[in-house]
Amino acid sequence: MDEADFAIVRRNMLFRNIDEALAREMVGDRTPRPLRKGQVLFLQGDLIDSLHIVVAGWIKLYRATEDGTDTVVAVNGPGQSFGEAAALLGIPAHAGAEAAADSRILTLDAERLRSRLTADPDLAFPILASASMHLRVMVEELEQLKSLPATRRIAGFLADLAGPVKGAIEVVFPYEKTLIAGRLGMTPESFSRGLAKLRDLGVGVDRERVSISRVETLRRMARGEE
Amino acid sequence: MDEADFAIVRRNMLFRNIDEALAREMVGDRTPRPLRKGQVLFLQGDLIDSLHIVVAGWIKLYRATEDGTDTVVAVNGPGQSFGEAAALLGIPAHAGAEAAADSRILTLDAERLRSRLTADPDLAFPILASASMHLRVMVEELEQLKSLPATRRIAGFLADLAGPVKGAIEVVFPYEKTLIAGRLGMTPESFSRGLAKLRDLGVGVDRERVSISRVETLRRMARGEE
DNA sequence: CGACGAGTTGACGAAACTCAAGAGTCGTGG
DNA sequence: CCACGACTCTTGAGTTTCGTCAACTCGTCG
Repeated sequence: MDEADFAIVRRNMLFRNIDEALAREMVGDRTPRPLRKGQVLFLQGDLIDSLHIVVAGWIKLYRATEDGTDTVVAVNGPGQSFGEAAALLGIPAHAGAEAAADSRILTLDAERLRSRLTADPDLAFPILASASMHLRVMVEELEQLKSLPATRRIAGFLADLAGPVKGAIEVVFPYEKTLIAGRLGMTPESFSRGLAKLRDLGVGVDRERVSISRVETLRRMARGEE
Repeated sequence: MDEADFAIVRRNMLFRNIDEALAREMVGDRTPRPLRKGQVLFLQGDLIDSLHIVVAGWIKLYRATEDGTDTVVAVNGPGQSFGEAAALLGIPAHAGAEAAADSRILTLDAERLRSRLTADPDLAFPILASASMHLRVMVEELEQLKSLPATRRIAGFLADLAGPVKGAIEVVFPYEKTLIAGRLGMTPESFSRGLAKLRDLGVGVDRERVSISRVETLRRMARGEE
């Protein structure tokens, strides 16, 4: 496997705080698998025997509601993993996974990791850390959905995209706006209108390119201080 | 510790699938601590050295937003645990914990559990299962918040309260309506009005007592099948 | 070229929040 | 023992936000 790819895998919670040698051994000779946009990795309810790490692209996790519509639960990018718990515990996946863009993902055999775990109990902590991080992300998402109006959630999304910089910056939407809207818990129309509202705060949108004049303005707005 | 209390602790994910002997040993001589309503267990950002299991009462987890308001993240009842990840990993608590009613909670020393874990790697699975369950609950909450209007979320809450029964049943709100409203992501006013709307579907509310004429009606409504 | 999908915009209606007032409970203290 | 205040909950009125439906633009790709 590519060194660049390995570096991305290493950013994952599971591989971040372990020895380089152990990390390489866990990956073994596995190599990232290419996925075309729209391709389904597994469905909600499937029993999956491997955990997945995104090396490139974006994988959306979604849940089907009874009335036919889907709800986006998460969108995972490079370095992020999913399906750990379902794979390691052998329980049905709680959400379906589908490529939201052309992607490359690495799959690790759960059985192998499980036996590794009994041999080296310290491995339990990275796994727990990974699960904990997933939980925290969800909690934050839930919190924002409950406490912030749509426009502020968009501001927060843009601020996250921009990263910890100050001042002006140009960012690119990582995936389709419709999907972003779903992830933020709103309709595409509302997302579009929300972006329009942010124009006054120095946000210019052209296609998937976004120019932000002052990131800290957005960040303050997302926090609810404004 | 009381046998009845122990039975409740055993319902927890951490203790459900392990030997009775091991469970008793993990609890050791710890005994549930009484908490009065309003008492704070720990604050968001605290480093906590023990994980908590509710034996009686209700503990709410909440996050403070910058503008002063709190957002309810979860409300844990008998048999439920929280703070595992923060305690075991030694990272700051992601939410604060406060008794929403007079309660009794059992606290287990994280350091002890950690050493237990390195000695017996199989213990990693119950811990992972616990974390996974928390995550799943959050995902479902997120899903409902995104996809269902307020009244349906209330219907779902009532259906959950009623359990897997059929027909008519009387239930009691486990904690204050204001808190329920927060947990469901709405204002107390909306919750009150939502309950009023459900009157037509055979839901009668008197104080904290609720009479439901047909549970399956509520359940169908909550699913989005209407 | 034409079909399709993504995105934007407008108009409208429904849902939910805010502000405000009032009823009922409970605990406290005179 | 009663009066008061604090608190929870409900209800009303008004406003905002958001979703729905629909039309239209603009790329992309056969």
